[in-house]
Amino acid sequence: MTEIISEMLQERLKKLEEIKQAGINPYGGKFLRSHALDAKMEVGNRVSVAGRIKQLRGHGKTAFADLKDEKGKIQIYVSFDSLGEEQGNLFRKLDIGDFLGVEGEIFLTRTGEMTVKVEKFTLLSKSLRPLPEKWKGLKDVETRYRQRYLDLISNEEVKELFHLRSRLIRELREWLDKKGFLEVETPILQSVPGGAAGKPFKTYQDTLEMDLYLRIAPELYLKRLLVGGFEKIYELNRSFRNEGISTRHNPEFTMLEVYEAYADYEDMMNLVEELIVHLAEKLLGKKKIVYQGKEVDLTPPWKRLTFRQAMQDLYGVDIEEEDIKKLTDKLRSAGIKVEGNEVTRTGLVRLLERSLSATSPSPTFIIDYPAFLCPLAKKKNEKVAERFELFVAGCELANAYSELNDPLEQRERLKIQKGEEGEDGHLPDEDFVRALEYGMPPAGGLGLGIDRLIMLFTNSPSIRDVILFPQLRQGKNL
RNA sequence: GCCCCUAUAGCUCAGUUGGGAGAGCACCUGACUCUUAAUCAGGGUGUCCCAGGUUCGAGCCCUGGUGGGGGCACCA
Repeated sequence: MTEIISEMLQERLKKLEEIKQAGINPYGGKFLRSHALDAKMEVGNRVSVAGRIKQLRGHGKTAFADLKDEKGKIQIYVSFDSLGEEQGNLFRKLDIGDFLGVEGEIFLTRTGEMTVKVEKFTLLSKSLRPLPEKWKGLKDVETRYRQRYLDLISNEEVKELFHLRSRLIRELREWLDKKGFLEVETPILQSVPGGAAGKPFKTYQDTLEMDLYLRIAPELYLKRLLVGGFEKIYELNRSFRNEGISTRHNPEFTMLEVYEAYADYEDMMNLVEELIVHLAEKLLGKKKIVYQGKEVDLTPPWKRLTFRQAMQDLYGVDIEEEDIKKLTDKLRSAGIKVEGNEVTRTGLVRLLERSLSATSPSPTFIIDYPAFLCPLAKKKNEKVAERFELFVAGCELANAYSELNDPLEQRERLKIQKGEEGEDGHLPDEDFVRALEYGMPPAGGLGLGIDRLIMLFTNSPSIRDVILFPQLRQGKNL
């Protein structure tokens, strides 16, 4: 394998050497373009354009090539007679993949194609490795993820997907800004990782001589800001979880967290519904979409179902009045497989994901979770917390609650949690609790999985398809 | 961590029952003054993922490993 690469490399290295011998720099600098390749050009225009050679068709004394930039492509035509010896010799050493700047006049070929008649060209970058095949492109999933640049070069729809990702994030900011939310940034390196379940990545700061963790969520810092007097804030955050990797989980992922003082989880339900509908209309131009063969209708209002009712409907289990052990027993006696000693929150989420994807792929809010599963949420009553999760097409997309602002209760519930949690740096965050002791206004808080939302909008089966450089195991040495 | 699938040329892929490693594109040599998946003539460029094993003989069968994909588990 390396043998043949080096043979193809050899060929091009030889050309590169010859170009240098001729006193030409194969890696040119700034090149002034008159037009991007999606621009309107007319016959007779003198243009100066640049791009990568995608195809090359020699015809003896002439040649055609297709030049491509980010926006589009154009054909160029070379007549060696009129190009002169030096430029002619250089042109014959060009390959598919090279970057070129050309100057010349636009004309129409016999078949009517808009073409630049090259009067002068500049080699802007010599390519040493062959590009993926022109017709079938690059399919190998591993290469597509590992060498995303090749994927972007050969698969136009991938580039479009990431354009959409970028537009979505811009729209989302604009929408929140218009609603009066302030964008803030909080620490990624935290000494006490909190605000979610999940195992953190651990690291170390030399000067301070202290252990630090990459955040698993920004939640506890954002709530400190509520204490500080900000009333409507959000953070578009990269968070990190040191756990299993799957079609829905990348170790680093993008999330939106929103907090609004004097609001509650009902307001968050309305907010996330309005936001997602807005994004769908703006970016997709429709409210009915198809995800992996399933019809998803985003038309509001979305279905709301209490957790108790959902478990009743889906499994015939009444979970009211239960603690976690009784709940586990009930699920088991209803014939539901529960691994381990007792069911976990995620176990329940997985159950809901599977059942809801079959029965109702359209958005469904599951509301009012058992309180023991929600240590940071305000209780509605003894058994139930004011929390919801949003499921769309069998995927947990958002999670929100009325924030618990009673410091004494918060300390107790984190302690209980810590007891259940055991090791792993999951101590209660004392400074966070202290902040609550100064007083935090009641608030609604929301977390929304941005990668997953983009999966939904782009009909992508895997989270790796919507992250430019997804995490993979270390491959072979190059 | 467990289970299933998968790995052949730069790319996309074929490879029969275990018997000479192939095709298209790309690439190389030559021809060609409007082609556009240019065409024509010639050329195969390979650690069949890795390491063992069975066999007279392994791309193919067996065992172990590695990468990738999917599922399960884990993810207050």
